[in-house]
Amino acid sequence: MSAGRGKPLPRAFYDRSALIVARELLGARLVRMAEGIRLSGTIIETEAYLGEEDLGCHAKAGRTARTRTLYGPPGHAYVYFTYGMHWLLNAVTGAIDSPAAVLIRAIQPVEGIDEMSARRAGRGTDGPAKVTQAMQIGGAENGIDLTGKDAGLWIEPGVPVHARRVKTGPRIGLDNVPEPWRSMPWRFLASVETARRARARRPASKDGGGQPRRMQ
DNA sequence: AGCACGATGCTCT
DNA sequence: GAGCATCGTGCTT
Repeated sequence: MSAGRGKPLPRAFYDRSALIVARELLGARLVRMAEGIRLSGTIIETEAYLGEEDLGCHAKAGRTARTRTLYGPPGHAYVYFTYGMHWLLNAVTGAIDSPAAVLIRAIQPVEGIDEMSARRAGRGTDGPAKVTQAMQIGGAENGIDLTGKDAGLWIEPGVPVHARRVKTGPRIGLDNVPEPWRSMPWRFLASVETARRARARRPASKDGGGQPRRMQ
């Protein structure tokens, strides 16, 4: 077991730029205790939202009832309601009064797969509202501390994702956000190593992989 | 595989 | 009143 495994990521992890945290959360383990059952998954997609200047970030509106947790200390959950039916989970980053966060967009289920699948009616966890639905995360979790286990929601260190498996691209769903914010490559994805690809790579396994690929 | 659309209610102007 | 950090369905390539 690698160092720090099983313990929540510390406050210092989140007390950095949302861009760094978004990149480093790839491969980390999102853990949720729901009705006594441990649910978890590897984070495979994130987006960074950088503060009041970032016109794609909710903080563009300044301090409001909704954005209050964004202005709070790093390492807390920012959970908000959108489209009249969906809850989205973020991790607050950076110092107090610096309203930045990282959106958790997708996980690969690891523990409690059947329970999560049941909550999702057998559909996937490849979307921010799919993650919260699978893990039973809602408005009650807004503002909770992710650096301890008391609230039943935290993030543990996982297996680091190598640079060649990280893709970046524009954030999703910002159709009415002005440039340059709309197109900033602040979305991060870890490509999943499938069994098929692992087999295909093994025989002459140099691979090398090259640079991180860019999405369109 | 991709696009169009409706659901549904909170938040900010 | 407009817009929304989305999702599932249904229909077209």
